[in-house]
Parts: sequence; structure tokens; C-alpha cells
Amino acid sequence: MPELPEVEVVRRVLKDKLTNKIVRKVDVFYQNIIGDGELINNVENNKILDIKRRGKWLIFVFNDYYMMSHLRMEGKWFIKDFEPKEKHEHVIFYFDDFTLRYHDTRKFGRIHLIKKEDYDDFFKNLGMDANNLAFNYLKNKFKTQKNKDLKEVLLDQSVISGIGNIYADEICLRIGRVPNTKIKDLNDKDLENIVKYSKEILDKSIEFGGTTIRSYTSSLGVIGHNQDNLIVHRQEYCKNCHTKIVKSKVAGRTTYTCPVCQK
DNA sequence: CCAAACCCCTGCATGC
DNA sequence: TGCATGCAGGGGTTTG
Repeated sequence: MPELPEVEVVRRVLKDKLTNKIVRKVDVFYQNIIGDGELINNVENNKILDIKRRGKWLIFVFNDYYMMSHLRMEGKWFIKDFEPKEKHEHVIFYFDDFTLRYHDTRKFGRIHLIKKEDYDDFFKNLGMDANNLAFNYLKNKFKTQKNKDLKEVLLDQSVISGIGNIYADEICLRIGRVPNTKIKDLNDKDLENIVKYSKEILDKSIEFGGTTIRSYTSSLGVIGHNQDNLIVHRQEYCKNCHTKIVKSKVAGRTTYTCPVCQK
């Protein structure tokens, strides 16, 4: 389940391999990935100028368009030769000497082609990136979230973008708060810690190539080793204090908490 | 207006 | 061994 660090690692690999390459043809094999009537074939014979990222969104930059890719649970990008399509490959981009394939076993991911002028509108409900937060921004955003659980708000992409279930647990651990702490019970020091440790945790994960929990896949650029750095998420014992981790549900998600490190 | 429920999907775990 | 059942999960949409 790619979150900000995994998407960033993929972005860097794709940017390196695809910048200045021209898409010759696009084949869509599963329409729901693209959405109704979207003209993804408009990128044919267009050059990829850059690849950017915002939250968990990958942004392929063309002359007149941005192609927005969200991997959701299991989406992956592969670069391959001109070999036959595999079962879970749903979109194939043909270049002069290779192909780029969107692979997604659960078909939850989405690819949208938008006009450049629609960029702001597309992201109008997206919060600041989790590795570049600011205290005043959080202070202001949290005013409308007072009775919500901390973890629910960390996962809310309209408040903070890029955090998923793994890093939400890790951030709660690092700031020493249980995930079901109400926002109104956080003090300024907690907010400073969210800003500081979100950046630290996510940047470190990027450095380690992201977190790879399902090791049977070899997703492009995402054979990361950050799973070795996780302190609570999917752990049996806390890596800080070796106390047995408590498993529960918060915000509808499987949640891991250390009863000693978190209050 | 908000929150909860539902929906999209498949692989895997569980139970019999 | 194999079949049926159910669960996970990001985020958009629908319902209450």
C-alpha cells in the first residue's frame, strides 16, 4: 500500500527513465482505471517532460496535460520490453524502444488526464504534504477537527496528504500519543512534534527506498527496506521498549500501539 | 452540514 | 483437498 515515501521512490525511478521519452501509443484494457470517456489517448505522440508528486499522486507532465496516477492499494508501474500483456496489466504505454505498464491486482488505482489549467481545481481538497508541514497550518486545520481521533485526521488527505496506515501508526508512536487521542487534547508541543516527526519518518523511509510489506512483488523502484525501521506497525513487540504491542481498530483501520511509549 | 455506510476488487486466511 | 465465506484497504459516492 504505497504512501508518500513509496510514491516518491517510484517517482524518482520513473523520472529518470521516462523524461524526454515520447509516448507513441496507449492501450487501455480495463476502462475503470481511467474513468468515463477520458481522452487518455491524447498523450500519444507527446513527450514526457517531467514527473512530479503531490501527496500520493504521481504527476506525469506533458505539454498541454498532466496525467495523474494514484496507486491506491496495489498499483505499480513497470518498464518492460514488448512482451505479451500479463493478467493484471491494465494500461500499456508504448515508447520507441520499451513499454510502460500500469499493473494493479485489485484495480483500485486511477489514472486521469487533465488539462494543465485544471491543476489547482484537481487538488483543491488536498492538504499539505506530510513531509513539509507547518505549525500554523496544522493549528488552523485542526480547529475544525477537535472531536476527531488523531489517527483519523492524520489519514485525512484533505488535512495532510501522503500518510496511510503504516506511517500514521509510526507518527503516533514517535509523538508519544495513542492514535485515538482527540485533536482537542493535543497541545502546541504535540503539533510541533507532528511537523517534526512526520518529516523525519517519511524522509528516512524515502532514503531507505520505502516500506515493502508484501515482498513477493518487485514493483518498479519499490523494493524498499524501511520495514526494518518500523517501531510499532505490524510489530509484535515495541522496537523502543520491547513491550507487547496492542492491536486494535482506530478510524476503521488496523492499528498498532505501544502501551508504554504512547499516552 | 456531517457521519456512516457502501462500493470498487482480488488474494489470502479461515472454517468446515 | 477443496469449497464457501469474509476480510483488508484509499478514497469517492451515496445514504441517513
